[in-house]
Amino acid sequence: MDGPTRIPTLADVASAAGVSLSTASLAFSGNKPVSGTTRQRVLDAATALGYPGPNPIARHLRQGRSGVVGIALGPISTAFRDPAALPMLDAVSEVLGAAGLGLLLMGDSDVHEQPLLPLDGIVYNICGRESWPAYDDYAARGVPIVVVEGPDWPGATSVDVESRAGSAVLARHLADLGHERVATLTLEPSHPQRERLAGLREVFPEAEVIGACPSDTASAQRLAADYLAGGPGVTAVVCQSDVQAAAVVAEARRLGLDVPGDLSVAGFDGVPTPWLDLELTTVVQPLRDKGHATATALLALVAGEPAPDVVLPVELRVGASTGPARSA
Amino acid sequence: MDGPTRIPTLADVASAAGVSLSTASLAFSGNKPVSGTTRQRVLDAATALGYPGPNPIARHLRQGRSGVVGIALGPISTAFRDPAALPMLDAVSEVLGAAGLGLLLMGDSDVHEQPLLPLDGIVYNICGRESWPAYDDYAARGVPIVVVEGPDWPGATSVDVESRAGSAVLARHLADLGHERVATLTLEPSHPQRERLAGLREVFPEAEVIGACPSDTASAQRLAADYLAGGPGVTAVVCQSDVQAAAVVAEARRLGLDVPGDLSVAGFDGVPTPWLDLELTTVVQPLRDKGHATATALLALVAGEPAPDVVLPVELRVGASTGPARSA
DNA sequence: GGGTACCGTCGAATCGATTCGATCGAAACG
DNA sequence: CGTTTCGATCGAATCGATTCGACGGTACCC
Repeated sequence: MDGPTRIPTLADVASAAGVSLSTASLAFSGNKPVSGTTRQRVLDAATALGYPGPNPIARHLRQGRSGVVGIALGPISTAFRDPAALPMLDAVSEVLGAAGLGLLLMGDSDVHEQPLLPLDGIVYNICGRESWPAYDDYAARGVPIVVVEGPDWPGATSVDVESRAGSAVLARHLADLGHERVATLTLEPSHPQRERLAGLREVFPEAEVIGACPSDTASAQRLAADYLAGGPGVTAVVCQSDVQAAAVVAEARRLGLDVPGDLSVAGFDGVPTPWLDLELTTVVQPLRDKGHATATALLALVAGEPAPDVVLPVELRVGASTGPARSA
Repeated sequence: MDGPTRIPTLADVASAAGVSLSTASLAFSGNKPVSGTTRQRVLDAATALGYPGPNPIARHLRQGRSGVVGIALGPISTAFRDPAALPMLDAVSEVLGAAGLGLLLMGDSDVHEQPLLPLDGIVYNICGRESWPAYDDYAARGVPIVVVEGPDWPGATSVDVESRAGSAVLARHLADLGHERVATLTLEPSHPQRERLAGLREVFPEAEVIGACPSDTASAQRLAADYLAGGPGVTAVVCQSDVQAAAVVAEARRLGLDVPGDLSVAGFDGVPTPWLDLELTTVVQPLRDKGHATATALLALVAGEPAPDVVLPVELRVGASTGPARSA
């Protein structure tokens, strides 16, 4: 009878309750005192009409805030394969949630253009400005930005881990074990990736790059198979994620190599690899701290306060996957 | 000098360009013809002022559409550990992207209340209405909803796979191999979970439930270790994801059991498990088709057209992880 | 009893765009 | 030359709320 059942607005509720629009608004927001009986009349009218609550879009237009922050994670298909992403996301979500802010995961739409979202702030994780076109749009609109392990960007707060230093410490560990020829399996090009490679090259300037692939078992295993099949010309392989390292260990064993007897393998991140019966030597980064620092910085920015850059320490964890270099 | 540098609005651009507000709007949207010289004057003025383009919030308020659809995935910390989620997400993102719609991943905030987002449509994946409070809010606001493998819900289009039938086919395969006592490792309670369990019980009414855990290696391995350590009272373990199945295989071997000689293990999903040197017997579900059907249904609903429910077939893939029951 | 606070309510302005309908001028037509 | 038509432009209404300032009434204090 009444067409496509228009959704009632606050104005409908107000007139049904016999109060003014402003009073009805106050009854919902509680921003100014409203008498108990009036509030009840408004709420009853709302229920009777099936009013779904204040329209968020309208509220945001007026208030200029949406209560939602986004986190850009790069391409959906790879962003979540890496177990290192999860503890950080958890921590971010915890801190923001406690502050009453919603968290939105933004997969990189890559090909298609994402419409601009009403966000109070954005975290760019790993994926830097170059791989995220909307960056400029949000920046121009004055949306506070935190860049995690990305290139410096004026106006944005950065959260970093000591990728380069950590990588160098790991390299030195290998050098101490007598390794001279090492190769590395890298992730796809990114800022922390370049830093880590630089750290490795501080100690092994000639380190060979086997190839780059996402942090998932299948890709790493394929690359490792090709490389190791010819008989490794190296005594150690440094990987840029633990998932890759685990894959390399598995592949080396399949080819009859003993780890670490014939080949030392190291990872990065410090995430559990329960399917491996060997503790990896790796560089442990404080994933939850990273998320915590990120969210805290963003909260400060959203509140209009300055947020200093953060650099988090990493720690070498020596496991059972690295050992003395096989003598020539 | 000019305070906190207010972001210019379309009105600023219009007056700078010497045209009316409406003309400036037309120059950006192209919804009605504007002379070339006028358009250029507007665009130049916009550039000069640093105008970041039409404010999306204001546009959405007027148009009633946001160009963004959300997909609810359940708790962040578990939703992405399952490799089965990714191909589906990919497919959804592809179809929606091609239609010019943005995709938003909504991690379940669980504890904290997520502010309502301006969405044109929502996909509830696995997580049903019960685990997603905002469901009712969006439904009340008339947002089109597609429920993937969730309980039926009036007004929402559902996309399902034949979980129950597939599970039953797998069970029959085991029965044919002579298995009589089987146990199952389930995922956390959910709609498809119950269906699959029902399918299994069609054939093995007494099947024992070892326990429920997320689809990640660590959790499954822990459960399997406890169960198998006492000497398995069963000849086959049916898992509800391939990741779990792979973990059970690994754990069984660690305990000296041969798979499938001593124990048959089956999975569900049909995703690659490259770190396992054994092809799993599993129920393959068409993950990409599922995503495709989901996105297509949502597009129809957003366009105001009806979208019929969809049920997708599954297929038993017999691998090398199941074999004849060890005779008593 | 008169003056001051304060509480509850209301009207109107506002956020930043889109869009309907009207207007104006120039081109096309009979 | 008068009329119609069409395209470009503009003014004003609109989307659905929040919020500022004003107003009237009651309670309280001296």
